[in-house]
Amino acid sequence: MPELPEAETIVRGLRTAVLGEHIHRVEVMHNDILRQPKTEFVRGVRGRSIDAIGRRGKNVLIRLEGDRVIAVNLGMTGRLLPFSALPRGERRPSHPAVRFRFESGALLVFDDTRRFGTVEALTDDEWQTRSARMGPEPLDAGYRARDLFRALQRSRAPARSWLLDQKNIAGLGNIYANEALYLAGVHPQREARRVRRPEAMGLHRAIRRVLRDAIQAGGTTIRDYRNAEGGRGEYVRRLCVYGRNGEPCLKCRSDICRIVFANRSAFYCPTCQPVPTP
DNA sequence: AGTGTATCCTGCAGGC
DNA sequence: TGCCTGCAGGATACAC
Repeated sequence: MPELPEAETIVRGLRTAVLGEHIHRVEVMHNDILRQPKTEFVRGVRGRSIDAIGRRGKNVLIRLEGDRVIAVNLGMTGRLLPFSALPRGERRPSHPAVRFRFESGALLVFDDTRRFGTVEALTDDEWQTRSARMGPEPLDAGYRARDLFRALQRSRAPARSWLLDQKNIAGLGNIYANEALYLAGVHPQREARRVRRPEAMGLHRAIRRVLRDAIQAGGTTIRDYRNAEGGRGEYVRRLCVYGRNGEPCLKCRSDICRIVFANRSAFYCPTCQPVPTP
C-alpha cells in the first residue's frame, strides 16, 4: 500500500528520528517478515549504527556502518515507528514484527498487520544487485519521456499492469498508477504498446506530477498508512479516480467506473479515458 | 518470454 | 448480535 510517496514521507520522518542511533538489540516477533534466517539477520544489524536513510522505489533503506543495509518493503500495511522510549497505551504498535532497540533507549518498530512486508539485512553489494533488477526512479532528472515511450512499445500488457511492474518503473502502486493514467487520458486496459508518443509524453508528466504532489501532501491514507510520526497522508483529498467509483469525474461529470483485472481494482473515467478500440 | 491468476495474512464494512 | 462475503496501498510462484 505504501507506494513511493508514502515511503519517501517515512524516510524523511526517520531521518530526524533515528539517524546516528546505535543498534543495541534486535527482537523478531514474526519470522515470516524476514527473507533470511533470523540469525543471519540479527548478525547483519546488531552492534551497528545508522549512517543514512534512503529509498528506492517503495523500499525504505536504512544504511548501517560497515557497508550494510536494512531493506524494508512495507507491503500493504507495514509501518516504521520510532519511539523515544518503550511505548505504552494507545500509541503502542498493534502488530509489532521487528523491534530495533538503540543504546540511547530509543527504539524503532516495524509494525505490520497483514505481514506482507519484508525486512532484511544485506551487504551493499547484495542490495546493488537487487536494485539493478528494478526499473528507473520516476523522479530522477535522468528519467525521460522518450525512455517511457520506448519501454511501453515493447509490451502487450495493459497499461495499468505495466505501471505496477517494478521492473518497468520503481515505486508506482495501484493508487498512483490509476491517478497517472487518468491525468494522461489513458484507459487502464490499453495495451502498453498502443500508447502513442504524445500520450506517453503526457503519462510521463502525469506520473511525476502525481508523485511529487503526493509527497508534498505526505502521501495518501486510505486506512492503514501512517508516517513515522503516526500521522495521515493528505493526498486522499486530491484523488481524482482511486476509490471514487460512482462519483462524478472532476473534468466532465461522467460517473467514475471501477473494473477488476489482474486481481486488482482499476478506476477510470469512461469519457476522459475511452475504452481501448481493438 | 511475458502475462494473468492465486496466494500469503488480518481486519473491516456491509448484507442478511 | 453473529455469520458470511468481499475488499484492501504488494510481491511472487506457478500455469499457460
